[in-house]
Amino acid sequence: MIPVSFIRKCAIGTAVPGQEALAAAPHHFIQNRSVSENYSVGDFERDAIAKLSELYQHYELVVMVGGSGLFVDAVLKGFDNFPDIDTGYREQLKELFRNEGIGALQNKLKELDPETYHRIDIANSQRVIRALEICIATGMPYSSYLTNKGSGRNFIPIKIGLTAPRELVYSRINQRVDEMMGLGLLEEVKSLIPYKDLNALQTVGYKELFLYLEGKYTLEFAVEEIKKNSRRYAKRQYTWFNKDPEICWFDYNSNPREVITYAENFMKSRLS
RNA sequence: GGUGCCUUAGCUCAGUUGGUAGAGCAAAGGACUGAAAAUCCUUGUGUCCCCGGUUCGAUUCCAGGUGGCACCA
Repeated sequence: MIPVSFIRKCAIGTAVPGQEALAAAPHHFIQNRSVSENYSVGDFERDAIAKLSELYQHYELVVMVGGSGLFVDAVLKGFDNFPDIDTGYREQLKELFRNEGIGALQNKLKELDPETYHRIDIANSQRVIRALEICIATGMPYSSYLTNKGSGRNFIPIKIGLTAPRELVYSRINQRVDEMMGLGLLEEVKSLIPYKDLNALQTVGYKELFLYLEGKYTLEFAVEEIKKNSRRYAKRQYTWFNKDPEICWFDYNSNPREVITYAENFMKSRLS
């Protein structure tokens, strides 16, 4: 059990929904994890599917909200099953990367799993390390786990995208960062200094303010960096979701009725 | 008012001994199977401030002007 006070330490930087939103409908997976946990997309997939099957016993319709494409795919499509890997393997590979550079990782992957070596972005150390940790820990090539079978979900997704003109999205982001600072993001980050090396805090809003607190950024520059990195994240979300032809897009100020009508018609067409 | 320096990409600036130009940042596009609010890849045409002059040719040299900065009155 994680102490509640510890979880609440990230309320501002993670943009936890406000009282009003939380009261309007039961929410799940809000502030349910500690920054000190190593929580992966795979863990989320398992937890989310378990929660969904629980909810579907009582409800016909469940709304999922979020902007991280990989997490969406994990729930809607499911990933292939990989064995759990001891974190030591990754640490060793990171060490190798730091000492000998990407080339050493690439050579290892070429030897252990040429198929993956030719398929993935070889300049991306995170991808190469992930593939390698599977190869080394299991003795089987990473590619051998990729069946792409899909997990046969027993629900039908209605994919709805909300968007706005790029300029407006960007100015809202800038505004939201200022609001977060006003709410005391800096104090929140200060309270997290003991945990600053944790994975969960190498993220927008935290990493920049840690650099300020270390004297490497001015406060003004750190805030500008948070805005810039948030904008870039939004840009990446566009890239991810734009390639999904199943998403029906609505402007941010559309009448909610339009969205509901779309969803109703979608369901009717699927059930008939 | 005088003198000097500056005026080049959205921003900060290089540069061309005269043959129309390139870095960083910003930005744009893309990738994505347990780090994903992460990580990685690709992308540089712009009246070279304006107007005359010299020249085969001027963003570059010369004269004048605009705007900015500094110093002197």
